[in-house]
Amino acid sequence: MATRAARGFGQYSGVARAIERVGERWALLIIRDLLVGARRYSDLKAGLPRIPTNILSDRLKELQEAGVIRRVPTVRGGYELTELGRTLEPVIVALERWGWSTLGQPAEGEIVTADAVALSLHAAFHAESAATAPPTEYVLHVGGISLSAMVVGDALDVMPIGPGALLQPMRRTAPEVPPSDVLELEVEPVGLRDLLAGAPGAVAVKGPPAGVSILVGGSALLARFRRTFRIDPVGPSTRTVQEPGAAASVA
Amino acid sequence: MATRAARGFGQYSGVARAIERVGERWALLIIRDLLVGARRYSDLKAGLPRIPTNILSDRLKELQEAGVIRRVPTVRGGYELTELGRTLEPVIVALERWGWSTLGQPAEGEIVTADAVALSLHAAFHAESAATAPPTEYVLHVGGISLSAMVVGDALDVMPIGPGALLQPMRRTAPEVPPSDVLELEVEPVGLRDLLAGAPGAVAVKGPPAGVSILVGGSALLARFRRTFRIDPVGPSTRTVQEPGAAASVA
DNA sequence: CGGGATCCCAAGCGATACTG
DNA sequence: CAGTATCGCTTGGGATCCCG
Repeated sequence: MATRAARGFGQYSGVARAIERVGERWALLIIRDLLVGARRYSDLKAGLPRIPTNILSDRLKELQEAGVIRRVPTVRGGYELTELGRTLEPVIVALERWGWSTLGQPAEGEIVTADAVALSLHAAFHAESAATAPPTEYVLHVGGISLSAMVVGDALDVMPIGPGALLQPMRRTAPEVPPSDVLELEVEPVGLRDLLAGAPGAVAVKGPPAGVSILVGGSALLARFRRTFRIDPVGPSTRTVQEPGAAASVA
Repeated sequence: MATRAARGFGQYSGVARAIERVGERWALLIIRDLLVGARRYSDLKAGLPRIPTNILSDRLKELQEAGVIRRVPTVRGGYELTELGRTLEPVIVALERWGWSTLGQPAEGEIVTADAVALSLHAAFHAESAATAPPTEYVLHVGGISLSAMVVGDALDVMPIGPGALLQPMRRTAPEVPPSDVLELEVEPVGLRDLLAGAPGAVAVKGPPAGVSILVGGSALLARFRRTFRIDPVGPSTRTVQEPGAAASVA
C-alpha cells in the first residue's frame, strides 16, 4: 500500500526526515544500484537477489513518491534517479566507507554484485591521487562478475563487463590506454576488502594481499591502484563535538 | 530477542553491511543523539519521544553487540559511542544535510529536540568561514528548547542550556565573548530550516527570514551566523558516475 | 518472458503494563 | 530510573499467480 505517513519519528529533524523518506529496508540498496546507472526492474532484482518482488515493487513506488527516482519513459520497467535522488550520493558513499571498515568475512551465501563493486570503487576513489597518474584501466574479476574502471586524470568511469553484465553502455570516452597501463586482477571477496580498506602500509611492499592475484600488469600498477582507490579506516571529518569519553559528562 | 542474523541482505557489500548493523529503525537516531554526547536511558527516551521503551532497549543491546556503543560504567543507564561508533559521524552528517534539503513544514505533532538541533549545527558548520570571524556565541531558542553554540576559531562547541537541557556539562573552554559578539535568536522550526538551508542570496540582505527574530545582536551577527552555518542545497561531491539521464543507457 | 500483483505466514514494531 | 514482559498489529519474506 505504500502507506508510511503514520510511521514517522515525530521529529522535525534532518536525519529523521531523511530516514523516513529513504530509510526503509532495501531502499538505500536500490538507490545504490541506480547511482551506478539506470536499471530495469529485472536488473534491480538480479542485483538484489534476496529482495521479494513485492517489496521491490513497493519501494519503487515509494521512492517515486518521495521524488528520488522516476521511470525512464522509453524503457519498459526502466528506472533512474532524479536530480534529488542523485544528491543522495554522499549518504551512500558514507555508508559504503563505514561498511567496508566493519566488513568481515563474507557470510554463508553472500554474493558480490557488479553495481555494488562499482559503487565501492567510487567510494574509494581519490581524485587527487589519481590525477598524478597517467590514464589507466583497471579490470577486476570478483566472485564471478567483472568490471572495468577507467581512470583518466581525476575522472573515474566504472562499468560492468563480460557475460554477467547487467547493461553494456558505450564507453563515454574511450582513450586508448597503452597495455603498460592496464592492470587486471582476479580478486576474492575478502581480497577486495583488503585491497580497498586494508592496512595502507602494505601497499605493494610485499606484493598483492592474500586473495588478490595479478592477471595482467606489474606490482607498480598495483601500487597505483592502491593509491587511487582506498578507504581510509576512520572518518576523516573534522570533529568538534564534545568528547563523550568522560563519564563525568553524564550525571 | 535482538536476533537479526537471518535478516541480512545476502550481499558482501559495504552499504549492505552498514545497514545491517545500524540501519534498523530508530538506530541512527539513537546514534545521532549520542554523537552530541553521552546520554542516559531516560535522556534518549526524552529525545526520541515516540520510541517504545522495548525498542529502545533492543536497539541499545544490538548496537552494543555491533560495537558502536558501550555503557558508561560509572553511570546507571549511561551510554556512549565507541570509537567505531564515532566514525559514523559522516553518515549522520550526510543524512542530516540531505534531510534538511527535503524538510518541508513540520508535520502535526512533530517536535524539535536539543540534540537534533545540536547535530544540525554541526552538519551545517563551515570551519573555514568560521575561522575568519572573532570568537562568537550563538544562542538559539527553538520550539521550547535552547542551546548555545560557541565558535572560537575553527572550533564549534554546542550545548543544550536552560530548563529543558538534558545535561549541563561544564563548558570546556569558556573564553569570555564580548557582548558585541553574542547573537541570540528566537526561531520557529521552519525558520531554522530557512536559516540553515535557505537560499544563500538572502543572507542578511533583507534582515532575518520569516520565523526568525533577533533577541540580542545585530544583523551583522546574523550574517556571520549564516556564513558560519549553512547547508548547501546539492551534494557538492565530485561525481564521475555515468549519467543515467539517457534512456539509451538502459536496454 | 519480463514486470509486476496476490496470497499467507513469520518476524518486527508499537502501546501498555509491570518489575528490580 | 532502567529496563522486561506481553499482546495486537503492521511489515517484510517467500511462493505463487496474473498480465501484457
